[in-house]
Amino acid sequence: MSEVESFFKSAFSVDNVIFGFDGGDLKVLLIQRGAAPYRGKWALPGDLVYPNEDLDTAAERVLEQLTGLRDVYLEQVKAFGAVDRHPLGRVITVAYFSLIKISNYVVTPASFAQSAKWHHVHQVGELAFDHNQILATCLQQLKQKVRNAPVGFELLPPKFTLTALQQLYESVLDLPNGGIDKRNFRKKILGMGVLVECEEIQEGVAHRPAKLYQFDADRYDQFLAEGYSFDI
Amino acid sequence: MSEVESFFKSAFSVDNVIFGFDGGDLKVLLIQRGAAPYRGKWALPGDLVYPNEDLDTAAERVLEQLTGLRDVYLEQVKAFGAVDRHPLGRVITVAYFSLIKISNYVVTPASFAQSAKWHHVHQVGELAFDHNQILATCLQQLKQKVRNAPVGFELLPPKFTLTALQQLYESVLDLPNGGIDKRNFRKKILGMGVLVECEEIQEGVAHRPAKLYQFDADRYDQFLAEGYSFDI
DNA sequence: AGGCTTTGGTGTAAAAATCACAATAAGTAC
DNA sequence: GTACTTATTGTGATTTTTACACCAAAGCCT
Repeated sequence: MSEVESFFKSAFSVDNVIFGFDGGDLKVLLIQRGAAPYRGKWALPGDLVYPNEDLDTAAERVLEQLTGLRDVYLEQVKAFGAVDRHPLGRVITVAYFSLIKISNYVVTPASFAQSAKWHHVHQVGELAFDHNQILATCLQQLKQKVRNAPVGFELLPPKFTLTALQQLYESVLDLPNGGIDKRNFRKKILGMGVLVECEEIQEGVAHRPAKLYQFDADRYDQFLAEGYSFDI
Repeated sequence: MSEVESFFKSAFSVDNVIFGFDGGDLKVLLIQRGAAPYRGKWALPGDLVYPNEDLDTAAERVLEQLTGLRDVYLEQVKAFGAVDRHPLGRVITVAYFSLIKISNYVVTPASFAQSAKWHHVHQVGELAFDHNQILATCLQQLKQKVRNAPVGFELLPPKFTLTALQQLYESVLDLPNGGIDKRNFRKKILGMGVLVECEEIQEGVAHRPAKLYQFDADRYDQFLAEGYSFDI
């Protein structure tokens, strides 16, 4: 093989770390590989990038095929390009992470075929390829992100309680339950002005029902434009 | 061309945004392209990744060939993969930024052949490919980085004055001269404990000479280990 | 030598942000 | 209605951040 040919004997893929939150723990959506290499192993959903497809588009496609979701939060993290990361050839992969409302996730043909399943982010076992490393990097990035931008809302249903939001933050930041002071948390969050109170309140719980809040996208944009930082 | 073949009709490259600081302005090292496409245009130094070379290694190689420097600060930023970003084919590039002490930069055969030159980061004109976009992203990342980690030292000579350090921060953060309060800056920096005072003082200046400081790598590691944040 | 010019170096008080902390309210279950 | 569970709210202590002005030390000039 000539040198020029060998330069082109390579491919790129995208891998998607899909985070969800079920009220208790931070989860990641993994698939069980149906083909070699690593057949039977759990892995991050991903695919080769089509020749006429932008990287970002490929990541969106992988996400939609598996979850049926579009227009969700999706952000590139970085590229992973160790020579031997793929046993069958030279494949560089670009990792993305996305945040979805777990209740919106529906089983699509793709996810059915690949036995997709939510896993606790800290109980994933040994994954295919260098996917443990990719997951760790994305988790790190998510932790960083929630401190600098109010992205937490992306993981919750449209209407949620402040307690749910707090639990989400504690879960992402890997703090014990109650690790964030309740009063201070509420003060801070409400003080940002990106939440609006709904008319409705929580139903069907065996205790005092909580007010429901919604995320205000306009205020959020304004918030970002002014370059505020977001710290719990 | 079969579909499988076309998947492999692609290549990846690295592009390196090399930042330096000359005491006044933040600079970026650009090369003038000697070959098509974009012949004669200024561009970020970069190269295709060799078949048996890790991404990070390729970035180090590009940096060393151009500047003669090894073991300098180098960090991956992200991949750029728009379909049409390279006129001759599908090339995904991974952008890195590095911070070097501009005084250490020596003209190597590679930099001579490519007429490398330092440019003010805000006066680069129109670059080849999508390099304006890549530069903007890396600059953004650098701004972010200096607020969260004491990387500023990487751009200064081993012994430097606090005023020089402050000017560097003002330059990177795009603040007016004196945009950071001198007293508060010094308090904060010295309070971090990552600087040690040298015996020597500044020489050959027509005013009161300043004390020289050095960066203490051990304290820095400890600093990072404790997870402190760094904010000006 | 003495004064001019230039940059280096230092402290304090007000304001803001953060932190620690506990009692009452509103529902359901029995 | 009593017990149980979670929701909601405010205050004072502490820490961090900000704003701000003067004297010191060197070279230069006459």
